[in-house]
Amino acid sequence: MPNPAPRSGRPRSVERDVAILDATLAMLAEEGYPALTIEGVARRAGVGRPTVYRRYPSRPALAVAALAHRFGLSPTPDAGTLRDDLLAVQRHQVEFFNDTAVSRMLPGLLADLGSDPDLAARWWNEFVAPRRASVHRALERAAARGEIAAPADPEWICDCLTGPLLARAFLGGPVRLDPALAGATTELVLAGLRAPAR
Amino acid sequence: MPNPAPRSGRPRSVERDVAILDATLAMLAEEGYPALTIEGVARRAGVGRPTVYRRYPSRPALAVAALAHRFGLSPTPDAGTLRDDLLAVQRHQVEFFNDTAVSRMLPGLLADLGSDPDLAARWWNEFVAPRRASVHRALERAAARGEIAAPADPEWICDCLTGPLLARAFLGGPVRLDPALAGATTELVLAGLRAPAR
Amino acid sequence: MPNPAPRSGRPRSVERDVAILDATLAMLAEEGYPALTIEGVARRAGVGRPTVYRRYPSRPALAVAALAHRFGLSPTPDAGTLRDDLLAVQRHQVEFFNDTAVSRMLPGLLADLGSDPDLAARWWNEFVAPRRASVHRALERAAARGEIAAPADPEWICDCLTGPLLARAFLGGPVRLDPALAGATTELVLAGLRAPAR
Amino acid sequence: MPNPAPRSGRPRSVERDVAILDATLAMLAEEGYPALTIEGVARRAGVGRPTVYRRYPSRPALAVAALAHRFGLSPTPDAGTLRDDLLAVQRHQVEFFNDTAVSRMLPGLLADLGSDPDLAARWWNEFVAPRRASVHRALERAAARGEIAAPADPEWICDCLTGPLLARAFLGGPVRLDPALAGATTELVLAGLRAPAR
DNA sequence: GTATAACCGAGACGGTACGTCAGGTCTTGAT
DNA sequence: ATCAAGACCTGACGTACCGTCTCGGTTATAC
Repeated sequence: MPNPAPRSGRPRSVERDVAILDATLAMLAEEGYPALTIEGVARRAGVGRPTVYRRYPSRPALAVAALAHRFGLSPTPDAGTLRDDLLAVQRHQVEFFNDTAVSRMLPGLLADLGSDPDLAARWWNEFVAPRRASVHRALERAAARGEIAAPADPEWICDCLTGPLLARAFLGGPVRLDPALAGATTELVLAGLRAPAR
Repeated sequence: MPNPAPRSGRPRSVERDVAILDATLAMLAEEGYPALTIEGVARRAGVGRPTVYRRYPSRPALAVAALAHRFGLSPTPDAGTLRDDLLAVQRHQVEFFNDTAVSRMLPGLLADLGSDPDLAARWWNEFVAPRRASVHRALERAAARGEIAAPADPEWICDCLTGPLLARAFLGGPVRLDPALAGATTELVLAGLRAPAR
Repeated sequence: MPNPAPRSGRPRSVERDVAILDATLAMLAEEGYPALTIEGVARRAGVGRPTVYRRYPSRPALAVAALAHRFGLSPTPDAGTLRDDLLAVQRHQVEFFNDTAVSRMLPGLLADLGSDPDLAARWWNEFVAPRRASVHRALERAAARGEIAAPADPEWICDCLTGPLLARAFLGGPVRLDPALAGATTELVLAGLRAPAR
Repeated sequence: MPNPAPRSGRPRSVERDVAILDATLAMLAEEGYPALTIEGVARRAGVGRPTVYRRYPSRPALAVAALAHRFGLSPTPDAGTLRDDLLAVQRHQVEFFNDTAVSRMLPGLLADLGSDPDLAARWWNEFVAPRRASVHRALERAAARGEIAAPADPEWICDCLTGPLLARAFLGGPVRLDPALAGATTELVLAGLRAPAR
């Protein structure tokens, strides 16, 4: 990442880089993940097929890269209260799931990750985990302020924040998520955090 | 369903019916949804390809049928309290998501449903909705008993029950769900139901 | 060969059979062997690529079949004298080498046979040997008539009949063979047969 | 050839020159002409692909150069009689056709020459013709000595000397030529020269 | 001495063809 | 009317080379 490691030979064309990722996102939005083919992406990007394979070894790898290309990591500042911190995260998530390319790609991508553990690990470490980390930090700040007790399993909190959106977005047909769901999931988790574990 | 409408000519072989569905489930469990092909199912079931197509017009249709073949509707009796009603439902759900064939099929199936609205509707109406209906009934009974106020959006409750399991099961790699998640989700929803909507 | 062995399943289409071989010969005549591709043949025959591969496993196999399709075995009657027998054979050979498809295919085909011994054996046994056999028979008849002594190595005679035509046709650029070469080669071999072996 | 036309800039590396030709001959002997690729030659010679293309514009051009590199022109002294002159030539030819690289390259090379008239002309003028010229000279010497009448078409004699070897070497599978064929072809041609043209 | 020009390796580029696989449809003969 | 078998066209797969190009760097000759 820091040093581009100046390899020998002709360097890869940046124009092709973006053309490929843009074509991928466009095809995903228009046709959906199952109809996403390397062939089609190459054709649409005006690029030879090997030029795509040189960059990404498989369809899911290409999809993950396109996703990262579209949704860079945004910093999540301290909003002062846990509620506002979580609200910011959830608004972002609603927007994410409402993106056409995302909603048409996610299930298929997850399906393909099932047969490629390496890529699945990269997907989690480079895409999911960094986003969840900001929730972890918000929870730690809230515990430090005394708003809540430090949760035993922060990952579980993340599942509760993301899960209901996931269910709403994918279990039925194509549904746009109501922005109010950001608040609803936030309140759900806050209630869960305050309730005695029984 | 009720009347099989006795057509003329040679009737379809019931042995083939079950051979096809069994082969489908076996392949799903072993290879996953992306590797599920009509060709492969026919080969494994010892059946010609048209024999499969005569029954199911597409891969997702076949998968839905195999799922229904495996997970028939089980009645959900009144356990007396909302907590116990929901616990029963959630134990069932955890078991469902822990089934190998299910966990390897669901994301891919949902992806394919994205480009087949008719089948998506059938999937929801014939598979998802009946299961959610038992949650609806439990909520109505609890409201009648005065345990809770009648919830404005019962579907949202269902999303909160299923969502966290979904997130845990599919966002990362292949994970078996801890049976304790049945209780955790139940408590989460109960806490949410009792909290003021703010 | 004798019994078509009535296999099960849909039988191969005879129209495709001839379309493929005709397309092959046309491409050979127009573009030459190095430019002969399975892809191109399929396109030109209006046929899918697997339809070609189902019949012929490789380019040289296809070329051999096209050759056999074009040049069926013609019977060679007894002309009464060795000279006339050989003349008939050589006229046929000149015509063969003057066929555009043949002259553009032969060197490339022979090159490919170099890396496929099985096909090379079939080419010799099913195409070359039957044609040479008629020369063998003519020599035997001539020996029986007392025209010549029975030659020690009839294959060598065949090489001397074919070789000069081969050299003329292929060592230089594209050359049409003068019909007079049929007589010239015949006289050469007759002279050789009568000369003392020294 | 005479003046290398001293260009400016860095001169071509002679080591690469020979590495390329040696790699070409080695690959020809081991894999045959159809498997000869510029890529493979470059790899084997430890050289970049453009370094090959800078020298030879195509595969057949490279093959011709490799052939010339291997078989330089050898002077053919006057042996005193036509028979001995031709015997020397034919021994050389048998050796030539028995060279592994040659026998695996010739048909494929001839096939490629069919679609490159310029190279075909150079092949004939720079490789074939000089070798045939020594036969022409031998015939002229024999005519001057009164051994034979001056032949009307010396090229035809050459075809009769080379053709039978060609047929033996290439029409069937991979065959080593018997050294006795040098004598056999010589006697054949001598018999032909003495026979009345009828 | 230094500029210039051609060389060199590595490797990306758009292509084309490879040989394979599965899709979904059809045709056959038999049950 | 169903069945197994298998041919059919289609289209995508992932790979190998093609012949060209762009790099950064080297090496001789020519100024």
